[in-house]
Amino acid sequence: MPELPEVQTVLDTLETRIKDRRISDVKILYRPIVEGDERSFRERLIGQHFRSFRRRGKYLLFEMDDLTLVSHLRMEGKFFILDETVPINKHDHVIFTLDDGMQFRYNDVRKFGRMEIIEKRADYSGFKGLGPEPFDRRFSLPYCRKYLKDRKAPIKQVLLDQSFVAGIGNIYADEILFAIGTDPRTPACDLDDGKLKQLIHQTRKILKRAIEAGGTTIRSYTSSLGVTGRFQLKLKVHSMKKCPVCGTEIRKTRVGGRGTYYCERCQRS
DNA sequence: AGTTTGACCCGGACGC
DNA sequence: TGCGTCCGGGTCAAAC
Repeated sequence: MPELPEVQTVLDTLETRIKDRRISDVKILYRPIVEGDERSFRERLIGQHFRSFRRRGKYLLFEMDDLTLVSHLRMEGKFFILDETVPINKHDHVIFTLDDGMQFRYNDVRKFGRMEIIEKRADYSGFKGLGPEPFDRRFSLPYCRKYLKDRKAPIKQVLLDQSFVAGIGNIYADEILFAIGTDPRTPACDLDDGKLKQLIHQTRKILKRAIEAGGTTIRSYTSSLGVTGRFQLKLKVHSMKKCPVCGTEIRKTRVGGRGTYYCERCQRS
């Protein structure tokens, strides 16, 4: 389940591996992964170089010479960079052959991921209706106060709302709420300024640490492993049995339809 | 018009 | 072994 830090790690890794490589061929093995016209996708990408690697929320943006290739990994999307002689895996869905004989392969067991070509643009601030990046100045106290005012939905659900802030998924949402000691079911409008300040601060801190932990993934990366950006950050609540602070058994419930872990002792409304 | 809910994309895991 | 059912998460459309 790649969230912002994993996506960033994947991009950083790919940058070291395929920057300035030219695409010599594209094969689509599972059609629905690619949005829009299949032939145009292929034809427009052949001859293009991977020039720069950007992220917006959980989207990967590959800046090519004349276009941008956008990819979303959804739950289990991964990239592999392998020699073209390595047999195709049954979950490989899109294969980009590069000018150095390597292949850049999109692999996705669940087939939930998507990719598409969009026109190049300098500014992605309004991209797909996404809210501010967590590290952006616009993700501020006045912004949160205004956005959450009158919002009765559980705070966890709002954290997962990509139009509020981009890049947070189920795991980090649980971790952030644990860090600020707030029950995930708390109505968003009930968080006071003090809590909102903590929310902003902890969101940045946790994501930053996760990206740093991802850096170790880059160093240990070998081509036989997928570029998954799997974070090595130690989780405190999500999928845990006991609270690392007070030892209370971690509860699992559903908030906004999502599996949610919390400590009833450390997290209050 | 803003907010909330549900369908959808799938195959792995699990139970009978 | 085989079949049916459930699960998971981000996105978008539909409903409220």
